[in-house]
Order: sequence, then structure tokens, then C-alpha cells
Amino acid sequence: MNASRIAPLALYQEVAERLRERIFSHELKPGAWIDEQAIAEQYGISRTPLREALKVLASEGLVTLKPRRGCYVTEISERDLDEIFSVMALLEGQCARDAASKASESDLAQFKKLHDALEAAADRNDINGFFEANQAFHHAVQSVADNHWLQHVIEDLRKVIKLSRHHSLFSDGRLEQSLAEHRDILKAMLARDAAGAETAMRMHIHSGRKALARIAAARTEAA
Amino acid sequence: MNASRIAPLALYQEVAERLRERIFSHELKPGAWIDEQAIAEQYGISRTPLREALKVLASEGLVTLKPRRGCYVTEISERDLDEIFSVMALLEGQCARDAASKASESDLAQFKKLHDALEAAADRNDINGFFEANQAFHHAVQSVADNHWLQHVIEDLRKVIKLSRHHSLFSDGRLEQSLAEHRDILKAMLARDAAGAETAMRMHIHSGRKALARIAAARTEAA
DNA sequence: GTGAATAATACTTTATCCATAATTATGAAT
DNA sequence: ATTCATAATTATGGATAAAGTATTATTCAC
Repeated sequence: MNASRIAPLALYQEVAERLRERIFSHELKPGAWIDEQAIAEQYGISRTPLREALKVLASEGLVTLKPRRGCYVTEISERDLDEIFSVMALLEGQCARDAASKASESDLAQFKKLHDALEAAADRNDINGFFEANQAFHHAVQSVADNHWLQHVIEDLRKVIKLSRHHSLFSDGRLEQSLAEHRDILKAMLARDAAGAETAMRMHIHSGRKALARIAAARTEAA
Repeated sequence: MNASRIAPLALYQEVAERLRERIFSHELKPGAWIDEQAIAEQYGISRTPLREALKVLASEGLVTLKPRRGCYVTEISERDLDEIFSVMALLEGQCARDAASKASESDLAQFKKLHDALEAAADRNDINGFFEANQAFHHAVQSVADNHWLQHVIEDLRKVIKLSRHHSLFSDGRLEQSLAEHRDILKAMLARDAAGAETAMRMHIHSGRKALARIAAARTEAA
């Protein structure tokens, strides 16, 4: 019995995951055409599971399937980002609100612990560590909010956001700013201030959008 | 040259649409196994495009793909409905808020016209007409709110809601109640009261959830 | 020289086929 | 009689091949 494969995963799922990685890492750039034949040969598989994987990615919005024209990595506009972040602020704000209401004492302790990891990473100026800790905190909040469909929608939108470059997100003073916002969120949580947690989270998300916009502006200017 | 097919749609899309209809009409009931071979023969197509269609429906949450076990129509629990309607109230509420803020004079006139159609259908006790008019009004609000991604998420969740029976939604006093709620929404819209429109829409959605729950309770009791 | 039409090439799309895995049924043994 | 094991059948999942359509390039005509 092999315990590493508890859930027998289909090939198309494996392929979809690999393609997601390549899209997120911008090895496959937005707007780029996806050559089915070439990818199939690279992975040593036939085009059937690959095509099924592309259908899944299309439903997620990561690629765009143009009938009779092929498959392209989705290009995300600044307008799209404005819209998506608006929705994200709404959803993650609700998560924060619900979490603040529902959190047990041990949940609050967990939040504090995860926040401490964030502080520590910031102290070390450890960008990757900060990124990881940030993600862990948000996941914890969603987990305590305990609304699977809310989580599902957030996760879907986050994938689309990842289409734009996020590596440089924590540059300049953004790391410190993000940390300060997180302190506000944690403070509201510990006080079980649901409305305050929602507001703080919304501001945090909107602030993230602004940081991304600054990067985009800088890149446009440089070009 | 056939002008009716300006956008050449792929076969798998056509198949996906047909299956959606059959799922929504409960010809394919929640929990039912989908026999790939049988469906393919019915439609006179091979299993390949059918399988691609099923991948799409799986991403939408309408069917569940169990590896090596086949494909089943998704069963939606009362818990799921609670969660989904919570999110919907949030999203449609935001739509109403944005729409109230952005609406032009002609937009408001359009809202009034669509609402009048709703009133007329209610007067005639025309359930189907009411259903259509209701949908048209909500779409108009979303259109004016003008956030494509917000619309996209709402549409996705609405598909999942349609998995539960909705035909009996406008029975008893629900039609009148829904109408009254719509009057509140319209009133806030015409007054350009963004906060009021959001609140009224949230209450309307939550009220819809309660009506659905009553039907579910009645059905459980009858069984 | 430019524009349009035709032909060729290439990629998507669908179909058929094969292999593997899972489930069910039957038979034997306790 | 009941339970376990083995075998057979059926359905899913993957590969290969063929056909159709769209796009691009080249040639011819104006």
C-alpha cells in the first residue's frame, strides 16, 4: 500500500498543475500561444489529457480558448485587476468579519503565532518568508471563517491575480506597510471586533492593489 | 454562408450547454451517475468531446469527477446553500451599491421599466413571467454596476444554486414578499441611496434563502 | 505595385481503439 | 449459511489517427 497516493490523481490534473506553475512563473507569458503538440511532446503524453487540462485552466480563467485559433495565456488588464481586487476586498473582508466572530481562544492564539512569524520575517527582511507567512495568515483566517464556498471563490480569484507579476510585490516600503496593516487586522481580531477586522482587511487588500498599480506604472514608464 | 453561426462554437461547448439544461431541469438528478457511453450515443458523438464538456462542468461545480469512478451530478447540501447565499448576498449587495452610485438617468428609467414588468407579472400571477422579470432586473443591476469579474462570480454561484429545485420558489406568499423587497430596492436606487440599495438587496437574497429552506423543510417532512 | 483569390500547410477538433483499474458476482471453503 | 477470494465484465482514462477549417503565402491580374 502506497500512502503517498491516497487520492489517485488523473493525468490531466497533474498536467493542469504543471501548467499552472509555468503560467504563474511567467515561463508561459500572458498572451503567449500554447503549442499543444510541443507541450505534449515535452511531457511525453498524448494531446488528449493535455486538452482536458486546458479546458480546466480555461474555466479558471488562466488561459483563453479561441475556437479554431488555439489556446492563449490570459492577458489581464489593469481594469481587470481593479475589478478583481474590489471583489477580493469584499470577500476577504467578510472572512475577517466571520473569523473575528467565530474565533475560539486557540484560534486567536494561532493568529498571533502566525502574525509573529510575519514580524520575524520582516525583521530578517526575508521577502520569501514574509510572502509565505502572509499566505499562511490569510489561509488561517479563511479557515476559521469556515465558509467553503467563500474560500473557493477567493482561491479562484487569487489564481487570476497571480497572472500578473507578484514577485516584486514586497519591495520598497510595501513590506513595512503591509506589516502595519496586518497589525491592525490582528488587533481587531484579538478584540473580537468583527466590524473593525472587516474594515482593516478591506484596507489591506485595497492597499495591495495600489502597490501593484505602482509597480505597473513604473514598468510602463521604464518601457 | 450561414450568418447564424458568427461565432463558431466548439462541439464540447454545445454538449456542455445541453448537459447544463438537463442538470438544471433535474432530468439528471443530483447524485445520479452520468453514463458517458449512453450520453455519447444519445447525442451521436464520440466520448472525447463529451469528456471535455464534463471537465468544464466539473470546474463549474455542477458535476463531481471521481477518479476511476466516473462522473456524478453534484449533490448540494443545506449547509452549502447557506454558505453560497451568504456570499451571494455580499456580492449582489455590492452590485446594488455600485449600481445606485453609477446609474445614469436612463439607467434608473430602465430599472423602473423592468420593475413595472415585475409588478405586471405579479398581478397576472404569472410565475414564469415573474421569474423572467426578476432575472432581467438583477442582470440590469449587475450591468450598471459594471464589474465584469463581480458578474462572473455571481453567475458561477447562481449555476450551483440552480442545482437545487427552484421551480417551486415562487409559491405561497413568496411572490408577494419578493415583490415587496424589490420595491425597497428600486426605491433606494431611484433615491441614489447606495447604502440603502445594498442593504435592501442583501435582505432580498437572504429572504430568498429562507424561502428555499422552507421548501426543503416541507419536502423533508413530507418524505 | 497593390489587391484579391486560390492553394497549401498547419493546427484544432473529433473519433476510434486499447489498456488498466475497479466493482460485482459466483464459487468454494470453513 | 456466510464470508472471502478470484475471475470476469464494464467503464474510465490515454493514445493515435484522420478530417475539417482557418490562416497565411504566393501568384496573377488589373
